Amino acid sequence: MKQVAELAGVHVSTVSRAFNPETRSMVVPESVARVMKAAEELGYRLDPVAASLRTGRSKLVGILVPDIATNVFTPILTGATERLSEHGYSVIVAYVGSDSNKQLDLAQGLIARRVDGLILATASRDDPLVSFCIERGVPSVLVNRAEKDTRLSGVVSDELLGAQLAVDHLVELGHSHIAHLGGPREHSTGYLRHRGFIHAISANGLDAAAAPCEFADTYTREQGAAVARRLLRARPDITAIVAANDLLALGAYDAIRESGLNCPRDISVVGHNDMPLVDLVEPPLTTIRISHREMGRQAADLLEQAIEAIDHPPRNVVLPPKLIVRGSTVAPRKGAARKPAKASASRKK
Amino acid sequence: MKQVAELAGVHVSTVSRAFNPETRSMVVPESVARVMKAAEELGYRLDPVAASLRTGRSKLVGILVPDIATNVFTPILTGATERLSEHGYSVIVAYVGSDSNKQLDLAQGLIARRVDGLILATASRDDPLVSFCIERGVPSVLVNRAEKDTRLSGVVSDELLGAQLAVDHLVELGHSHIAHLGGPREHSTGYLRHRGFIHAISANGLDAAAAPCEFADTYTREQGAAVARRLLRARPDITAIVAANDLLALGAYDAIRESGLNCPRDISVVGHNDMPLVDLVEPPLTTIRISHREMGRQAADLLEQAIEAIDHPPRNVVLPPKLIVRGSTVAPRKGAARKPAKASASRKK
DNA sequence: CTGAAAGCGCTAACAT
DNA sequence: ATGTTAGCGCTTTCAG
Repeated sequence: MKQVAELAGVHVSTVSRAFNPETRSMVVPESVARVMKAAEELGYRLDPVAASLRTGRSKLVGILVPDIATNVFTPILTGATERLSEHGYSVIVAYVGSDSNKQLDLAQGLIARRVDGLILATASRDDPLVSFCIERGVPSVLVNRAEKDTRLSGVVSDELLGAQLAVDHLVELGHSHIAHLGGPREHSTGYLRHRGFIHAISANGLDAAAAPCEFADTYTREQGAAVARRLLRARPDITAIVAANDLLALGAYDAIRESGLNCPRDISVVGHNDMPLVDLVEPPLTTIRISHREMGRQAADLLEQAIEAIDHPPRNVVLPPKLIVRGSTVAPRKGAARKPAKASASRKK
Repeated sequence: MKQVAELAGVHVSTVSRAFNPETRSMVVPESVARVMKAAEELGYRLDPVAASLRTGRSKLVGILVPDIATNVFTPILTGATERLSEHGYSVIVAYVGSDSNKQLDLAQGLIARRVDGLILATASRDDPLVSFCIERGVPSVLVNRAEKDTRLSGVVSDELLGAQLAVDHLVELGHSHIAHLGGPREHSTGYLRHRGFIHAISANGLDAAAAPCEFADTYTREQGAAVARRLLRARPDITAIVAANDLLALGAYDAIRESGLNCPRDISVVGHNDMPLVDLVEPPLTTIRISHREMGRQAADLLEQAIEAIDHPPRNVVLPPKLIVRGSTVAPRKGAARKPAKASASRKK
């Protein structure tokens, strides 16, 4: 920088001002031009580390992503990175487990690196890391999962609507014995999709209390299969399953096949997320599409707002999901239930 | 740090030495303990930015990943990040397009951030970015794709072997009219899988010159379908397709279905990568499994070596792929070819 | 083994 | 509109 100043015949501070868009106006255009030319000749670039040390800012954003279930988080990451890098930010990704202490540690590490903000894709419905970020005053936003209370801005899908779309579709096809293969309820996705399911069942005049619901601890195909097995065994009357997630739905496929049944003939299945390739599985999965990439982009926008304007009230962006009908859902077979059940989710009189 | 020094009753430089594992031995253990205790009390952590400014090192690694949302880069990223973070490195991910100038820019940005090294998942067979990294002396390694010449260390799959596994499997099933649905040849993956295909065809006593090969410009399902369509139309005699990639193979599924044919009955298909869910498509895809996660891990190891020991000669780690047989490959129908062809890849006399 | 001092490259008062 | 100056928080010679 000193060299540039010399070559341009100005003082270093002028160079600094010329380089910073915010302060460039203080310098007469002609000097700016000379500085730029000198910099060009010397192949000079601003040193972000030194600048960061001085200013406390860094043009760096940290993203905390759960180290599992990559299918959903990749497009979120891509979307966020894409948008952020348009505005000169670089992204540090930290894959974290569910250990809360480790999460805090990682976050502290990022903060020590002077990140300008944090995007959390890891939030549980009441998350200590969120408390931490708020205490420390680090601009942060949530993505994909929200807390119970809106303490930070975030962008999520309308989970209630998503679940409702699924149930409505099934009811329209003629199903009345619908089960829910739920996700982990400590995350808003699992929690709300379940609530949406229950609500939609009632709204359709079915008996919500009798609608079978079982929950997986993690969004994996294996868990999906295990839970679906339980569901199928306990309730031979069901003709359709609303899964909280595509991977769970695919697990249900496994369980259905094992029991010698056929999807969709005996059991219809609806997933959630529309992750890549579920249109190619057999049968192609009917599911709820969420635009995760868009989610990432909007989270990036929200974060930039949070960085620029401290003390904006937290804002929750809710993206509308979309039902994608494919081959895994059809009308129930004549005679409706596979077998009568003692306690079936039958239509209220 | 000054505060810690004061509390511990020592000089700041002693604190610095106590905190750095490399220099800790210069300090008498008792002092170290006092420093640590003081730091603990004050909740002090080393400031990586300031340290970085001083030392030029950063415990930061940059990874350049193609911005295409292919499933192979995610596990590479996860594997690399996992290993790197075990050793105290953080990872900056940059998603880059194929524009070479933009890549250079991004790399320069990372270097300006004082990254200790770079992992490139973007390399073409003769890559200007590699030249750049070498010139600048930035420790760098390649992953997934290699250059024509080994200028940098890297880890890749044994592509020749992978292709051979695919062809051998098909030949064993009785196929003799096998086509190659190739990938972009500017990348080692596309280039070598094609070479491996040709070589394996010959090795099995078939006529390589007559084996139909068509190439996709990008690894997408759409390109796969388009190229497979050409292949099918031009060569009605083929009974099997070796695709350079799973996505291309899935595209071939589309093309086969369109032409009123059936996979595997009329045409067997082999993919490459074994990406998630290809076991669930219909028919389940026979493919070549590459452990991308392991690849990422090993690339991380290689990079750490490159960072520590300048001037180690470049080393190429080649991981063995594995054939995964599923439902997309069966013996050709009696009568072998669908139709006779003028120039078929028939068994040499 | 520890202290003193210089400075990494930049920015932001403050002064002109 | 530009120059002066004083650090940001650390590491690393150099002395002792």
